[in-house]
Amino acid sequence: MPELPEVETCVRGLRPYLVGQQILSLQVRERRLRWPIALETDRQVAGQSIRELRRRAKYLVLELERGALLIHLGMSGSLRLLPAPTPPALHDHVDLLLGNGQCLRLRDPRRFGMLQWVPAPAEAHPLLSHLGPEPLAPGFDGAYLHRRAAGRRAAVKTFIMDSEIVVGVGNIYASESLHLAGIHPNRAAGRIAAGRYHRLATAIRAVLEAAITQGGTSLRDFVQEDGNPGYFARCLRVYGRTGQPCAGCGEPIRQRRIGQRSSFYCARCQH
DNA sequence: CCGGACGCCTGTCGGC
DNA sequence: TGCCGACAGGCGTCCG
Repeated sequence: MPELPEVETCVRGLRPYLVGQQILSLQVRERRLRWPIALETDRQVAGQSIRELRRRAKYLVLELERGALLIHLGMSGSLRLLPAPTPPALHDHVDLLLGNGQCLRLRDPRRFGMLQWVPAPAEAHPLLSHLGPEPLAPGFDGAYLHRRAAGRRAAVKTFIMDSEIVVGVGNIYASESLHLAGIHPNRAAGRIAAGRYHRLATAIRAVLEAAITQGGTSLRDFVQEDGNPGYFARCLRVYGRTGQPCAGCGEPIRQRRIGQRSSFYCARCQH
């Protein structure tokens, strides 16, 4: 999936084209996503205008006149804006037909994504109500992480990927942030000093902001809404670079599984 | 409460 | 060339 920078890139790119548009109808070709798209969704959103498009964690939130349409891209989802008559390809599951003749198309080969209408406000939805802070918003800092980590024995990488702790830090950016902060991904979260959490919070923000600036990491299934890949992939320092020299010290990058996810790190730079 | 494992899907890649 | 297992950006749920 798209991680936070990819979703943010998507939101920023789509916003000028979506805000103010009326939704004429929803065409669902495959409703079996992470959760089935409810049969009444078309009836609920048809005729409503899009008031605003924003991001919360990795959810896209289309604020409508009544309620909101939540979209999550899962591991392999993408959104594109196309002329309405464009014939759908394999895995193009949902079309949102707009008043200006455009079509917002959701493609998701693995079907881990979701699309759901909720009565306002979106934050009341059970999937959003327990989410932790946004990493790029005020209030997310080293003191917060240090406090939440107290007594935790889980690996710090697993800890920062927990969306109740902080949202939007996926598998790529968790490895990247820990490398930048000089922290070993397998270190117990509760055994890291406050000063090092300050470095980690700063690193998380820096990595995410850099990725957003670059338009999101280019990976197999991600394209921006205009179809162009992002350019952050070339900036990755450890993710997917097993055996290649660490940019800081030259030591080969190591790979191991932490919490059932591949993790990349430098054993010399990260402790 | 916490942490670890599992499952949901399809596509791709490397090894034999 | 073909087959088969491992693995891929997420995350809710279950179990101990």
